[in-house]
Amino acid sequence: MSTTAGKHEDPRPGLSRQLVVQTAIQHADSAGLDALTMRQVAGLLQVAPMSLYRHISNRDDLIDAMIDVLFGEIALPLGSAHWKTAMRTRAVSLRNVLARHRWAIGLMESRRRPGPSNLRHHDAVIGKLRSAGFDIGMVAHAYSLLDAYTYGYALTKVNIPFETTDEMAAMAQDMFEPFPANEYPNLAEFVTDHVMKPGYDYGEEFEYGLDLILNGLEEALAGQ
Amino acid sequence: MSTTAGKHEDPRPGLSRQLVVQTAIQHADSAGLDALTMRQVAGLLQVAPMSLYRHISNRDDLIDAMIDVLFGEIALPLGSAHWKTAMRTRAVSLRNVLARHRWAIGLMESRRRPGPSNLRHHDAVIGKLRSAGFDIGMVAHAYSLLDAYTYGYALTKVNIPFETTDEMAAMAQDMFEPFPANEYPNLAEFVTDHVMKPGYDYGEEFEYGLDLILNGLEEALAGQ
DNA sequence: GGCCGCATGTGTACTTTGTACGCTTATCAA
DNA sequence: TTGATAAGCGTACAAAGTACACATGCGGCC
Repeated sequence: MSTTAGKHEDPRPGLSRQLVVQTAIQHADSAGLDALTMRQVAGLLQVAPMSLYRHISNRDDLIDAMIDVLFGEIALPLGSAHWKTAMRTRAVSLRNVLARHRWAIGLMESRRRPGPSNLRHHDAVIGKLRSAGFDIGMVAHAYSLLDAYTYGYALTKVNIPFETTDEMAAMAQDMFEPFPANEYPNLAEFVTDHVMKPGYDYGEEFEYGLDLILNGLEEALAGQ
Repeated sequence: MSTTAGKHEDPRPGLSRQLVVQTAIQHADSAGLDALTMRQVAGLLQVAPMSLYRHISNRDDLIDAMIDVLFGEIALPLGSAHWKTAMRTRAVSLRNVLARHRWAIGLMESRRRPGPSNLRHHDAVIGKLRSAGFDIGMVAHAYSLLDAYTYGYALTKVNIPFETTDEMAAMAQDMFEPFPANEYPNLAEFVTDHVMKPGYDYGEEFEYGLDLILNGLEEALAGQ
């Protein structure tokens, strides 16, 4: 009774595809996609690098699996909710997923082998819009707009990891430093008066644009 | 008079930072960012890999330089044009730049050392909005919305490089093949009835969303 | 002319990465 | 007991970034 203890949960049940994928996601979350090397994941699992290949076929297959897990994390309100509520909830949830897993932003919509969660997700969103009265062309418009905005928001708000205003100011200093003073007055004003002001809220900025888009779509739907 | 010919243009004037950067951009355009290796760029220039390092300090520095060239490619109508026209032109131009240089989509807004074209560009856009009457908060909303949408559009439209409908159908087949038939009916309908229909236009889809956003901003500006 | 210094290109070599291949070991059915 | 199967591993190699020291040719100065 050394390695295989009884029927109770084994403290280290050995590798599995799921365990590898979960560990890889956690590692990418905290260290980024570049740090997601086979050796590092193996190290976290206290296993030799080549052992991973019993459960995934290669690094790309691993990433495919990671992405499909993320699609499963997106909230999909499918009940009787109004389409606007449903799309708003989905977009906010997607933004949160992308904020938690920044490494995934460029990968979610470019997989050549979409997994089941991926396809199920898109199927559900399209179904919701169709049943709310969107014709096929309007579904395309709406989905394109909402996804572009949401992914793009996550992409462009590289979310500066600064705690204090001082750190931020130092960073801004560094950026402008190689150039003549007042070479970029509008940008300087914007940075000083807006970005660096406390109270700037990531979520509010996202939802401002989201609501503008949803309202526009609602009008378009009425005149469809 | 073998290597250094006369005053006329030398057929191979030797390396320069600009030449390295231009060659790298062309190579990334046609082969993608993964294929952008020092050895490949050196090969295109018929030069030893290490020679590149006389003109760039490392791969990241090279990418910084490449990105700044792209910022210079974005059209900036700064004259007396209405802000809506100016923003529309800029967004379309940015989309075109990103379509030509897809490898750059995730890099444009995350450079730690923005170059002069980058800063000049942002300065000009902000200046245009400010002088059109946007207050600082509205500038943030507008810029965030327009950039998120434009970058996101480029990102999510991974622009399937298919010439024929047949190729497209084969691709769709491959995607659905591992799953039970009719598992994703809404998605299947959407793909069949919309994406695969000829006449689907990349540009029109972008501009639909762009105009919806610009109209929303115009309303918001009026009630600012 | 003869010399020197600098800028530019290069060869070699080391590190980090993905992963092919074949060996070892543990488990379990017959 | 035996042999099959799955799981983990050690070794090794190719591709990539790049440090370092050397080569080479051009310019200016005496």
